[in-house]
Amino acid sequence: MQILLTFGPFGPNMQNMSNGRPLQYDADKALDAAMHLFWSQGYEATSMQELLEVMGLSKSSLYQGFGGKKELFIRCINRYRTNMSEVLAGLLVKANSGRIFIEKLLLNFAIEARQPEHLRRGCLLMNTATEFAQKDSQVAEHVTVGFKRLREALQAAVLRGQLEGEISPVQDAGVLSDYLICSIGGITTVVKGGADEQRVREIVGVIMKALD
Amino acid sequence: MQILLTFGPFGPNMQNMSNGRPLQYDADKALDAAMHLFWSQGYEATSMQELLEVMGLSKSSLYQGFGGKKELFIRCINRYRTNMSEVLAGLLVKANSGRIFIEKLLLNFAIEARQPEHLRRGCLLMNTATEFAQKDSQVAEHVTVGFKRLREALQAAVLRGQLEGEISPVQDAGVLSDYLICSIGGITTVVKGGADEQRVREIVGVIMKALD
DNA sequence: CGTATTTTGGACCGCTCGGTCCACACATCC
DNA sequence: GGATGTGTGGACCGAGCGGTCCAAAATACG
Repeated sequence: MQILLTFGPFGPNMQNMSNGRPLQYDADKALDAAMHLFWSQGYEATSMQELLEVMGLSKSSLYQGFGGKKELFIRCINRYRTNMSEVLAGLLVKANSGRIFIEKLLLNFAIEARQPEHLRRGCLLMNTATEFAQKDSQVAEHVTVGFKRLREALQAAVLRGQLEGEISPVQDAGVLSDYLICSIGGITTVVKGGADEQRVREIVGVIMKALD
Repeated sequence: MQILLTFGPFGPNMQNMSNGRPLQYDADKALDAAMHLFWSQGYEATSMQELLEVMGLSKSSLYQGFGGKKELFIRCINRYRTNMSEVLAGLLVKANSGRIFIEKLLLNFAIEARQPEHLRRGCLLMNTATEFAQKDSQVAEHVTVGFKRLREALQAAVLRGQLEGEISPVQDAGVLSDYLICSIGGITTVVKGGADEQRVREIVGVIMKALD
């Protein structure tokens, strides 16, 4: 059991071993719903009851299929991370330049700033880092992995921008990536703190200036 | 009661009206202890029990003196804000230049990055904004006030820096202040996320570059 | 059909949460 | 020393928390 917990996916139908009653829910959809709820509300503020409602399954199914609140949360983080990596990689390929990719990424949060409150939720990884990465080493690990992936994506963009001559080549790409991670965390904070779109756009303008 | 709650201090000995048993605790010290606990742990993750222990008073005293968890928390935020304003104003006066003041302020978090986990807690206002400013309009108001004060302090420093020729005069001081608030939020995030001192110093280096 | 295997609904659990209440302790004022 | 007013300790509260358990339901296989 503990081994399963650690090595997951101890999820439903581990490898669809035919026998038995079939799952009555779409595990992927359910996980997605949980992720969005955690994303909006944070870990502590989200109750199992709310999760059940939004995931559309019963308590025993949740425990059977996902193993408990924390395990579910970790799955959500990892799902978020995977999604993010894919999306970013795809966007970078299609982007006109590394610098524009970065700017667009940041400006996404400006758009978020005009959404209703529950959608102004920033980046799940950042939220988790501030809420309780330090309190739980297990969660912390997964957040760290997420940060690493994000950094890789950003670094790729920075390197490309440097080659393209739109980002200062004298600054270390790794350091700039860390700076951008920091910036994303900051924007997450100010958006949640109530900054409006215009303000976020201005901030992004200054952030980008540091790349010159 | 509600009026008292809103207009506080409905605290102990509202204006020390002589009669009755005297307070057995130092209200200021108690409030300080509560503030530090909230600061380290966040609102949701801090229980009344923990607060009682660290404040050194009994349940009824807490409710009598501070009115409940949320009211106590709001008091802590305001206390934090007031302290902060004073400290920043004092430091700015003594600083060699506006720019150096800003840099030192940011580097403070680098120093925090080598503290044990429970002391790597960033800025209470930022933490509160990310945790649940959106969920509670009452708290949100107080956070907003805090942000405003912080912005004022930063703007004063920026303006001074511009006069001194160490900060670009073409950039709007208000925008730069917002940028710095964002940066503080970001640093808070990465520190809580586990960044070490060196990394934070590098990030601060880039942040400062945007002021050129 | 019966049996094995899995999922599911919901009753149930102990615990901790924030919060209330009141008898008593401790002060001042006359 | 009352009378009066305030602070304090601790019992007590209902609610909601995350989590467990098991009988019933639903499939596959022989």
